[in-house]
Amino acid sequence: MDRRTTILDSAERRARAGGYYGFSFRDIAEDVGIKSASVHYHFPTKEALVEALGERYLERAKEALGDPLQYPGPLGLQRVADLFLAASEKDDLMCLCGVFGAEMASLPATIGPKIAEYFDFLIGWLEVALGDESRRACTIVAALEGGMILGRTKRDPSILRAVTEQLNADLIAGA
Amino acid sequence: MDRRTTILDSAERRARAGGYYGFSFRDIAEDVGIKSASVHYHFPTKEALVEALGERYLERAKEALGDPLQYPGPLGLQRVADLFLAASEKDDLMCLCGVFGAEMASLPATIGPKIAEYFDFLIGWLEVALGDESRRACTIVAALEGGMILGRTKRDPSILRAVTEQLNADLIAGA
DNA sequence: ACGAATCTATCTATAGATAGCTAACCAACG
DNA sequence: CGTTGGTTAGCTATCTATAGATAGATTCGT
Repeated sequence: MDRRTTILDSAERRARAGGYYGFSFRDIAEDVGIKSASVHYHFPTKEALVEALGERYLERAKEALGDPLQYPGPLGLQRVADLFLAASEKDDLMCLCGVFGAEMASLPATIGPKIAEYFDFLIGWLEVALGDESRRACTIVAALEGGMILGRTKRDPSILRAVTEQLNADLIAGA
Repeated sequence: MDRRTTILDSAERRARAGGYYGFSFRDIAEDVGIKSASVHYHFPTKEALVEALGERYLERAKEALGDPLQYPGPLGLQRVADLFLAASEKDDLMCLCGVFGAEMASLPATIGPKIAEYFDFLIGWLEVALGDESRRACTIVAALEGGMILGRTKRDPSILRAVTEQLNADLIAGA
């Protein structure tokens, strides 16, 4: 695996665990096994690094989700939820954009739009999968983001799954 | 108003806007009109300051919400939602515990339990108000936390209100 | 005079960032 | 073939800014 990717992997893991200030170039350098100056070679600034992080994050979500029309109704919800469940249950990681969204006021200004883009995509995807007739998509994404926060705070990874089931029962099946 | 309170006010505002690393002792000192060393006089460490922040935050929530038995069903939801709506719509602030929950891995270890305590209270309160029969309380709190993130990210304060209405329609009325 | 609150001045640690050198590789050229 | 030169990737060393924190002097109300 090439360096750039390894660096992004380390940064993503640390950012999703502890936020923008939860990692430093030196942390990443240590993870990767190089010096912090070499991280700057690949990403001149932290802002640039985090932008790349956001872009890759969105790209991967697009690839993972595929065509929303192929996953109507509950299948669509499950597919989005799975995106969150794996990271949350396995490594207790937040959604990258969830963390950054929470910290937004202290982040470089260029990050905000990248996060918004991610949420726009996610909500848009869900709206198509659910048939587009209401604001349910927004509520679902919100509940999943919040569910991750609750899960890690209460140290109970099952919360996110319970929330997903609740959404499925009352927002999808019940409507 | 006494200094201690003024300091906590400044810290709370900044923390809810930008997270734990989104403010410094010097920032607070500037807000309050004293020197950073004087902030240390009132709160020896940042950890102590943030702990006090969390305790006050929980205390205020308890006072604001009152007795859950007096606000059954939709009234209970509305009451909790109002707790979030004001700050979100007026100043684009996150829930204190939401931000800290997202950043948890990079925070002093003593903060985690304080946040958990807040969520436990909030969810417990809602369970009583809603009649306790299901996991809806957890989903509601999650959706509200996530709704705040979405609102600030997409720069649309109306999102949180829309999410609340959705919850009311599909989780309270529809059940 | 005493203590609470604030100050000045400063410390140490760490952050992000930069300059400039080096080693490895590969292609082109004489 | 061997040399030259560009590119890539990393290094050492260091800078500047800022963080949290502390010591000790000062101010001021009672």
